[in-house]
Amino acid sequence: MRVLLTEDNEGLANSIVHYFTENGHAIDWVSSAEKADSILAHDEFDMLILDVNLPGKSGFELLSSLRIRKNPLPVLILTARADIDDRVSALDLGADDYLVKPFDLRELAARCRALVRRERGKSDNEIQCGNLSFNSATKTVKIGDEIIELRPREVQMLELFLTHLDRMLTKDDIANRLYNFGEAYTPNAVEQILTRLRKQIQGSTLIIKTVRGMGYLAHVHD
Amino acid sequence: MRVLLTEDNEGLANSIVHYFTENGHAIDWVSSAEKADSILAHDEFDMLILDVNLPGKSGFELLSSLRIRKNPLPVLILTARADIDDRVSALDLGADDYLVKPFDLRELAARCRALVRRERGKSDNEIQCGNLSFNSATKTVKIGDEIIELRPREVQMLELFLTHLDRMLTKDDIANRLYNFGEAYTPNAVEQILTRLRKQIQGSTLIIKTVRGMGYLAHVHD
DNA sequence: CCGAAACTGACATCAACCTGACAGGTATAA
DNA sequence: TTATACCTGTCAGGTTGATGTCAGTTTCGG
Repeated sequence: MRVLLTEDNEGLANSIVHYFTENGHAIDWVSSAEKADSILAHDEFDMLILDVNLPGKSGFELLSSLRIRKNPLPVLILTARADIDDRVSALDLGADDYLVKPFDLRELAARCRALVRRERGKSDNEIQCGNLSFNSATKTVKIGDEIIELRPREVQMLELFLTHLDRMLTKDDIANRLYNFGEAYTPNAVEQILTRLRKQIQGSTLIIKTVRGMGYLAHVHD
Repeated sequence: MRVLLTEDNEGLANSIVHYFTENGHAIDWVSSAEKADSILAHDEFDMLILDVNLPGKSGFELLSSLRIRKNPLPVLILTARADIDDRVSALDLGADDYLVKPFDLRELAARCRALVRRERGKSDNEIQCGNLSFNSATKTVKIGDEIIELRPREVQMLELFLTHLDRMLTKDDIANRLYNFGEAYTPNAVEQILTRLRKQIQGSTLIIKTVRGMGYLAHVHD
């Protein structure tokens, strides 16, 4: 699960980041709506945790501009005020959940998990692509009727390619999806995972082409 | 069976939670309709026990808003007043059952079981899976004709796997079923219960496979 | 034909997982 | 109450397997 946290209180942000990292989730932190906006423009996340009170543009403004642009990203709102108006307007604006400060980190994490799970369940989580099918709920991959066993890294990479068919992805794009923010990686690690993935899915109609000097491109070969 | 209890009387709530936990069910307790609403929006339960008289939004309001949203969750209404109007309106609003206070905890539990059973579309509480059968009322497990004695934790885990065959379950998914909200757990505790469960059901055709780095997957081996 | 980029087999590392032993807690019976 | 049995989480040690690194090779563009 990859999460973007938008929160200007540094102490709170740190504990959230720490807790999520501990629990094996990738979480990036920004302190303003403007920064969140620009990161969301070119990076992909599974969900957004958004504080309402932010210096400059408020959380509500960010949320509504996302929804105007038809961005379906699951959003969980954090609000310091317990008043109902905030909640109502948050849900009206298209938030998927809200939490009133102060809250229990475990509860935050549980709600995030639920949100992401629900989002995945919504899109009937079966991706067909030629003779290859991927079920994101069960994390199983089939070529024809045969089940292929993939390792976690390979699953992540395959999922990325399947959701970005016919689009060029640089090694950095891929690494951003695979590694937590700040986690070190070498280009070679990505290549290695790719080698392994290619070996596993050979025999399928999904081809991952190398675009030398640029990146990779997945497409269906008939 | 995972239950959400909405009840503002703390003493009563405690005894219900205690009784259900004792009997191997996961039960979470909230004290208001508002809290119930937000939890239901993002977590999955098998049923809801709902007090009518609540501070703030009443049980009826919660129930009717659930049904307006086409939420089919089985609901059992608790009412302090024995008057017929309440019962009638409860059923009109889409409650599946009601109970008049004071009541016997055993009766409450029995009705809950019946409700969940009905929802699952089964006329009995017997789940068959290869040569293994599980009776959710009596909590007895048989391999072939031989009765297997399981501990409460093992029963909970087995029930979860049986109702989620061929689906990947993460350790967190499992823990959420086994432990009430806020209760601490370590991954190792889950592993330990699994080890014990596996030992008990060896000889059956039910296999619980480890998917390293991801979770577990139960399926029937022929 | 050269150099950079990509590929890939081998290996080391480390985290995930398994499991036997133990201990604290709770129910049950005397 | 005391004694007993049992349940269940924690700890520690061992095993397995996923994954990044390295190094040698291949491929490709210019």
